[in-house]
Amino acid sequence: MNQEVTILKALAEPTRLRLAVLLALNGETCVCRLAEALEAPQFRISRHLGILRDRGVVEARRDGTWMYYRLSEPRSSLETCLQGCLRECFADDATIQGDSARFVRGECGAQPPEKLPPQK
Amino acid sequence: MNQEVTILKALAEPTRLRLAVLLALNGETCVCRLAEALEAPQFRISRHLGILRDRGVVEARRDGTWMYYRLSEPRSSLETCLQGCLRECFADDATIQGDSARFVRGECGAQPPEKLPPQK
DNA sequence: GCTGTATATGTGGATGTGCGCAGATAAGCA
DNA sequence: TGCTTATCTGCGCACATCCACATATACAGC
Repeated sequence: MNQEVTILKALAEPTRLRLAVLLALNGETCVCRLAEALEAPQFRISRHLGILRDRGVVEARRDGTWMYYRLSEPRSSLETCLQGCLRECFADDATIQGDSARFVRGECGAQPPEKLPPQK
Repeated sequence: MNQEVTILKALAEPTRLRLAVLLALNGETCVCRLAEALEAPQFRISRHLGILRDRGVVEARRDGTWMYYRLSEPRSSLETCLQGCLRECFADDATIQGDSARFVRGECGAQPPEKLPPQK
C-alpha cells in the first residue's frame, strides 16, 4: 500500500508526469533533451528525475558527461498498469503533444554519437 | 494534463486510495461502512470522500440520513485505466485485504433496509 | 418544536512539496 | 593543471496538505 501510494505520488505532479510520459513514449533519454522538450530549466528536470529515481519509477545510466534515464522494469501489477497508461492515455493531451513535438525536433546541441537505443 | 494530475493526486493518499479500491470492488457504499472497514474516524472518511468527489473521482447520492458514494463514470481513458487498476491491482495488498474483510463483516449498526444495489 | 443518528466542515498546528538561486560535482579535453 | 559542458544539490521561501478537535448541518421520528 505504501509502495503504491509512493508511486502514485511520484506521478501526481505535472513535471514528473510529463517526464514519465516522454520516457514511456521515447525510451532512454538524456537530461538535456528532456529539459528542452519540457521547456523547463535543467535543474528542475534533474530534481524531478532524482525524485522519480528515488521512488523506483525510473533508472539512470551514466555515459561520460551525459545521464540517460528510462522507465524501470515494473515491479508490481500496478506499475505495469501505470506504464500502460503512460503510453496510451496521453496521446490527446495538448501539453504532451507539445513536449513530443519539441522532443522530436531535438535541438539539444551536443548529442553523443549513435547512442540512444530505442528502449526494450 | 491538469485534469490528469488532479486525479492522480486524488488517489495518491493512503486513505483515499483505500476508499477508491473499496468502492471499485464493492460498488455504492455508505460512509459508516467505509469508516468501519478502514478503522478510521468518520470525520476523516467524510473529508476524504469530499475531496474525491470534488475531483470527480466519486459521486454521491443521499438517501435520508445516509450518503452513498460510488466511483464516477470514467471521463477519460486515464480514468478508465485507473479504475481497472483499482479493481485488479490490489488483490494482494495486505491493507486492502484487511479493509475488505472488515467490510464484509459489516458491523455497521444501522443499515437502511434493502438498499445497496451492486454497482452498474 | 426537540432529540438522536449520520454526515459534513471551520480551525489551527505540524509537516510536506515545489520553486529558483547559487554553488557543487563529474567527466572530457587542452 | 585548468577550462568547459552536463548534471546534481543545499538553502530558504511560499504554499499546499493532512490531522484531530470541536462544532455544524441534514434528516427521521416523536
